[in-house]
Amino acid sequence: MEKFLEKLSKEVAEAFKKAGYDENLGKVGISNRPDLCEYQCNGAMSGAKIYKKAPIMIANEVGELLKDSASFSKVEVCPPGFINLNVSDAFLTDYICEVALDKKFGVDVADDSNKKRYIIDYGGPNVAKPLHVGHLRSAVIGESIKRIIRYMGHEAIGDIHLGDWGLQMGLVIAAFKESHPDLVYFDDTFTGEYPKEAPFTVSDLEEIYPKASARSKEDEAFKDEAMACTKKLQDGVRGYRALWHHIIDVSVTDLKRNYDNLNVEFDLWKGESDVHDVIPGMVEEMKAGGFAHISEGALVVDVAREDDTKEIPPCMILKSDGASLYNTTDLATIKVRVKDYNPDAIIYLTDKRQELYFEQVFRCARKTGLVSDNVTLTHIGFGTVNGKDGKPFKTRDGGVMRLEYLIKDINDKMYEKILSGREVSEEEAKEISSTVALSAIKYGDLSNQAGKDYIFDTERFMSFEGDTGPYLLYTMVRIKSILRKFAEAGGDIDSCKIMSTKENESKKNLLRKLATYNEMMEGAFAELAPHKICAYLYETANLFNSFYHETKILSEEDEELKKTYIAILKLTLSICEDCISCLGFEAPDKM
RNA sequence: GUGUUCGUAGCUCAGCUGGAUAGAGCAACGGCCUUCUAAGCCGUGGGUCGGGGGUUCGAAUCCCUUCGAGCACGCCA
Repeated sequence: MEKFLEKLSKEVAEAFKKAGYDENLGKVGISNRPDLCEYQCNGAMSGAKIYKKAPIMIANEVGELLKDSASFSKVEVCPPGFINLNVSDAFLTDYICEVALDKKFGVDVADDSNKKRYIIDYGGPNVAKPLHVGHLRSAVIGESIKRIIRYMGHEAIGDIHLGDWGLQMGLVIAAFKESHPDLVYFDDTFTGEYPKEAPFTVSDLEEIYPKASARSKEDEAFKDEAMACTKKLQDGVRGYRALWHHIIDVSVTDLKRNYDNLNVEFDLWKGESDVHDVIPGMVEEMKAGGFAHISEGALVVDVAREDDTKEIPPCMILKSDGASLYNTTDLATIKVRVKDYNPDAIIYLTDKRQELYFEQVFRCARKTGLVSDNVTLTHIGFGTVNGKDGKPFKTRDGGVMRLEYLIKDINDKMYEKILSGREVSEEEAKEISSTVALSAIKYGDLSNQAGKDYIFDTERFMSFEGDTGPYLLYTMVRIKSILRKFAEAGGDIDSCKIMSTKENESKKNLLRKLATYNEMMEGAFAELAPHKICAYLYETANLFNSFYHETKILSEEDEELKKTYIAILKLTLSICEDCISCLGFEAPDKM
């Protein structure tokens, strides 16, 4: 659907053309002086140079041609050459009606001819390690981007990309072997079936790993043992594999529970281990293709280019001891993904500190032919979650904040708040608070630009005032409440249509905002920027609340006008619902 | 050292493909509930957009320089 601003621009461009000027000067934007006008065109000023003419004269000529247009209710020329415009209510209403009838409110979605397949690599937890705040951003932003892509009609495959291989596994196994040396898993002569039940719980694992990790840094013998265990695991020794499967199972069950709580869902639960068998062949190909060579003992692929402004170190494929590393699994994963899914794009969500790393990997993948140039590789690096002191988020005693505890804490506080603020049953309060708490967490994260660090301020995020998730939900709940009452009184919401009415400033401002939904959403998709949706939602909620306070809706006596209001409410709510759905949370029916 | 990101109100942040008086929220203060959820709305105060220079009719936005902070720079992930 043609965008609202495009429609306006088209008319103004026509006028520029008629007056003998370049039509490209007719670009209309939203006014930055809302006290003067709704929209503005600055083309006359840029045109002044080209045509060596005073901008005010050009503006006047164009303005004169626009005066009779039915689209504008006001055309004003201001020195030095601004063309200030207000749209007519009829024009706006026409557009909004079209938007309201459209399934996605004017957003152009992909169809079979231009549909693309995206793989989104996010989450990235390690098994045997609890999730912490650092995992929050990858999950929340990745989930949102996946949903935005789907909303736009494309296919999106979310892959969690587990860290389930390598030394971290060896550490857990070694530690477990030491405390339980008699278990069958460590008996090389055992040939029977291993128990189905894991010999440990998640809590055990969560305790074992950090201890083992810390110990390996001081205890050489233990580290050697861990490396030996890693090797045995990778070589496929039965008992070690069986134990490893237990670790995965127990961890994945726990991870699923945690991600469920965040409303985050993965299509694929692949991990580093899944590409283990692909690595040798891939390395051979890289050697045979003449891409990989030995440098300082390690196998590397040069990825520097002549036009680089900075030095790009080569991409390492194998360490000097011949072992694979992070790069190797990521490259092999690309190879497998291309083969299995033939994606048009792969998007990675990780900490922004890995920017250079991904630049190397992407270049290497292209150079060695793992992906064709048709496949887009994107890395979205996000900033750090900081505490109120501006330093990385920690618990009070300086430890890593577990995600689970953080969420529980916010849930509990929200529960208290809901229970004390409204008359609800404990049961209801529980359900509402978890919905609202999730909006607080996700909106708090997503409303910041992904690439920037942000301060995780629980109090602020949970507040019902200001630019927060709860405020948005509250606004939506108000709308739902009115619509419910209208329906209960026998009104038919779906038959209500938006009609042109007498001037109503707050109504018009709201409609003008709704008219730009499609443009905003397409922009958020193009830039993979959920924070744009957040900003839009907040502005829309503000405009709605202003409208709400000025306008009696249910008690409106003019039936036609009332129906128009109801239709506006419905459209506002629907658009907000699509927005928060793309962000990854929902609104309750009451709160 | 090289590269990179950033520096906007007391605090948290928008704005950055150049446009008119730099915007929100929080905090502070003052109004608005016999009427659809006041968890709301309306209003007031608060700024040399880190400093300096340049390009331009016009710069928070582009360029240069300087100060300050974060991050990354081959055998971790």
